Amino acid sequence: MSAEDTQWEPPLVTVTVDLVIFTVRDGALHVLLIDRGIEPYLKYPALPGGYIDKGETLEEAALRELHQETSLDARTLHLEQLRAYSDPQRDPRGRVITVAYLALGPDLPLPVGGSDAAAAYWAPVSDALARQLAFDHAAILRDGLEHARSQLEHTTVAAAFCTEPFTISDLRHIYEAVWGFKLDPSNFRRKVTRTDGFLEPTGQHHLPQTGRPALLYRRGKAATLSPPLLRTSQASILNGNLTDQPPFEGP
Amino acid sequence: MSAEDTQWEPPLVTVTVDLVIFTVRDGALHVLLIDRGIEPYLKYPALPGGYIDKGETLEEAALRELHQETSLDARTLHLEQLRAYSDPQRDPRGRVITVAYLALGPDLPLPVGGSDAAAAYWAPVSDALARQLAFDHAAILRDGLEHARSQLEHTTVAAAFCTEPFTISDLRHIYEAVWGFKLDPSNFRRKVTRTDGFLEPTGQHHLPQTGRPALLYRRGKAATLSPPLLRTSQASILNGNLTDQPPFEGP
DNA sequence: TGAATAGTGTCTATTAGACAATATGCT
DNA sequence: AGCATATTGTCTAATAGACACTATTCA
Repeated sequence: MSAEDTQWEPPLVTVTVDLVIFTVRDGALHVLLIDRGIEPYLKYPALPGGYIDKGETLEEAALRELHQETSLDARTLHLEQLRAYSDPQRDPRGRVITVAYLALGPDLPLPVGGSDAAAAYWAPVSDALARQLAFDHAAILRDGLEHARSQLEHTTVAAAFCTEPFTISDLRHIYEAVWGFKLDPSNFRRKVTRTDGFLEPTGQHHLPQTGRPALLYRRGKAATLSPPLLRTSQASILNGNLTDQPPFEGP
Repeated sequence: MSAEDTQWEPPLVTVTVDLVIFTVRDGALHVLLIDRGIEPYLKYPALPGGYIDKGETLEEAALRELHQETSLDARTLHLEQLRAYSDPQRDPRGRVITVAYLALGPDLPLPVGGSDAAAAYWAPVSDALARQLAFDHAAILRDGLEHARSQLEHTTVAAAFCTEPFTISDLRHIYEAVWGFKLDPSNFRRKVTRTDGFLEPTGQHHLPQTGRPALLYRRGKAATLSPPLLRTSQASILNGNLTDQPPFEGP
């Protein structure tokens, strides 16, 4: 580099944060999208986000945007940095680097018409992936989805999707929604109950529409899952999700 | 946000990339450091890095810096983004956001006195962690180390530390240097040889100073390791690294 | 009672850890 | 031969997948 050249000044760039906010509703993974009210990409769906302010960290900016978009207390949400996106052409207005954040939360109240976002709404992730999103948000969404799926293998963040208290079935439905295939209830229960600190029993019961009452739990203190709870290729075969598998040849 | 306010302009920030460059030499993990030649943090050790140029991606900037610091063809190195650091106070000169990259490479030639870096040198990571580094580079180094350790569990990047062709012992020494404890040679061999695409046998042999000749391998095409090769707490107990373990009570 | 969901038990296959045993070069 | 390292094999413990079975509630 040439930081000491007499006349040289480092280039200045605009920095934004973009949020991939996931929740599970009606058994399906949803992502928060807004329809853009301004150019470029007018009326295209996009991830919520905004410029970073002076004097705040990227995480603070992400929390601020999160609060603005969801009107939710950000303390109840899980937030983590995904990565930075820096293609010089990613914004037609000029050089804008964005840092994407992943937020996971329980079934949230529908965001009220935000301050400036034209319209914010929950979209099923399968729909969002199929639509054309503004900027490079399709890639960011794909990365966020893959990161979330991977996080469920190695950490206890799945519980961040649940409203406390919750049942083991609730938790399993989270995994099924995020991973996109069904899990064996018995083996799933064994795994999560034997992982110290994943679940904290409340002693209370939940009465479902029909069937035996289920024990209710709260999130435990453990953050990681070791050994991990892996999505093996087997799981999708054995549970009927054959989308990525070669056809099965019967005997 | 208020992007549409008539007078409002988004704040501009300076963006840098910083590199955590690891290699294994003499059986120990080393990181590339420079001694700063300018204020602030004059004469403090720091991670190599520099400003991003107009029109280049962060990754291109990282590759450019990497080449400048190591004089090495960056194509032989593994490079991946770590995360962004954005504390407004992290640089006393003003608002500078940095994106850290992790680079892994085989035992590299000692970098020649770089263009402007006062002095670049390989430091054992244990030493580097104990020293006071410039800016928030100590935190970046810690994050980079933990990320590298975790990557070795789930991917085949360990082979990026090896000069081809290499033996299974060479590869095991990488794991031992990065993780900081010894592995069972027999079980390690079983794991890596049974992972399809990790190693590609060359048919050639390597003659060690003493002992039976070892088969030589090249990197295979597989990128991930599933199931992963986990560093369990057991491994450190059973191999004599008791730093984080409670004392063993004999019968 | 039967439907529906929660929860338990069990068998088997896979994998990892411990470690013995064998192989092959060198001095 | 004896040493050092590579490589193979074997036993055991832990874990996951498959799935049968029992438990509890309501209609």
